[in-house]
Amino acid sequence: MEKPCANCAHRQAAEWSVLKGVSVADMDCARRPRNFLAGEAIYHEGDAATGVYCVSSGLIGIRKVDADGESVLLRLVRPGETFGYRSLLTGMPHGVSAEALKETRICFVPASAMHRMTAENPALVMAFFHHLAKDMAEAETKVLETVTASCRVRFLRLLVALGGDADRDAGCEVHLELPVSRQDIASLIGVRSETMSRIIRAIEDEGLAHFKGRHVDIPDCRRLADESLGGLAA
Amino acid sequence: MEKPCANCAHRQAAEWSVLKGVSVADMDCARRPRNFLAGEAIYHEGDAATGVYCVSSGLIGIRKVDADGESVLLRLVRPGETFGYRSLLTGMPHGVSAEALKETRICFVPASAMHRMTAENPALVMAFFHHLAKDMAEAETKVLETVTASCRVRFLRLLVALGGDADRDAGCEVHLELPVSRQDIASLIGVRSETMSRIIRAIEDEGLAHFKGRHVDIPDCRRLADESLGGLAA
DNA sequence: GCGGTGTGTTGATCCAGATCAATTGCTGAT
DNA sequence: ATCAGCAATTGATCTGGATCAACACACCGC
Repeated sequence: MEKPCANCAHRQAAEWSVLKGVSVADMDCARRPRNFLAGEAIYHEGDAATGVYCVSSGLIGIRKVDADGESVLLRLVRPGETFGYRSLLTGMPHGVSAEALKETRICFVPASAMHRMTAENPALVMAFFHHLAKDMAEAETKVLETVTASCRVRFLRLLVALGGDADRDAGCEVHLELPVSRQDIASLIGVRSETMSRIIRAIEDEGLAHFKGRHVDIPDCRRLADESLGGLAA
Repeated sequence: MEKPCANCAHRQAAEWSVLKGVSVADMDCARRPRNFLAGEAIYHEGDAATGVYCVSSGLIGIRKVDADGESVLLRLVRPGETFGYRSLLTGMPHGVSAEALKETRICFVPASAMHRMTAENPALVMAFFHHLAKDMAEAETKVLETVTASCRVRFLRLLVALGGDADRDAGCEVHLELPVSRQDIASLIGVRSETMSRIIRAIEDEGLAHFKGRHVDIPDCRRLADESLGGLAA
């Protein structure tokens, strides 16, 4: 038996928090839990949307492939976050593909339920607008960075982002796990995996961070944050 | 005296087409026409949103600047299109800046009117969602391209996009105007202006296109479209 | 044990595009 | 006409990352 939405750990996360009382129960009986193994595709670029997906646990990668087959990992979707809503609400085919990066549990909310809920609850559409606006802001930042910043700086910024919750002001020690393989990290910042290795080695040599497998030790997160600004002194 | 919205050449464009009858009249008296000279800023990154902007004539550039002052032109906004709605609807400060790239006439719709209209017309929010979804898809494509495609290919694709209305199937002759300076074109595809010059020269030498000032002659648009796919034969 | 297959590292080389530095227009003001 | 000031071109050089090619190190099934 599934835990009901009302008790979901992610109940208050982002868009679904606007649902009240009876709507929550509605969603509860509409949703379909699904499991995916690492590497399994949730949907592909070009597919029609059949519903939206809310991640319970695990990790999702959003990918896009080029005309010549080059694939890039655009962003990650973590537990509590919803994805696939864009194509569902616009009626357009998916412009990106979604894939489980590790064993993942997802609640699937079918199109019919989504349309019912958005029709009777305009705030839900606005909530998804907020989500999309945030993604768009990140995409714009990413375009800017890939054009202006070196891959070293892009990686350092990724590290800072991954260790986001830690207090960064103190010159403290931070400890984090890379969520995905080094190949995928490389794809995320738009470089080849060989280059990724070299960047990691360089950062290791500088003593900015220490890497063992997916484990990262940052002795002085303040110093790392400073370096991630791109080496402009001032 | 201003021509009323009902007679606006862009009346049916995108989001405003969902407004009916009295709402159109409402918008009509709320909106404030404004003129900007080439180079003038409409708003800056970090500013709070005070309304949305609908371009009547001219051209708007959306820019974002890096920590170290590097500025990139992210996209263009043409007559009939609306911009600035994202920050207004989310209540967040502008994440990008908007600037007139040539003499431009804009209808400004103040926040109060926007909030009134969106509150009584949920379809308007959905219309803006559609717009944002389209922008997001373009941003994703842009990230993918800047990572995978050469600057030559990116420029050719830009040319194809600019000559979008022309029928591309026939090996026909197409004729178009670059909407902005070469520096801005360079910024749009993420290269330095010197590189832009060299790309243009190379394309000229190959006979793919002929450039004079902002005027571009494309003798065989089919060939150009083929080349823009990135030199993969098959 | 032993040979897979996949993921990461390292080395050598190459090249697209940046950078630095002049030079050539072009436009607009005096 | 002359000059200032900006946009664009051109050349020479440098370099960050890609590319090509081995190789190390798992982890897994046999």
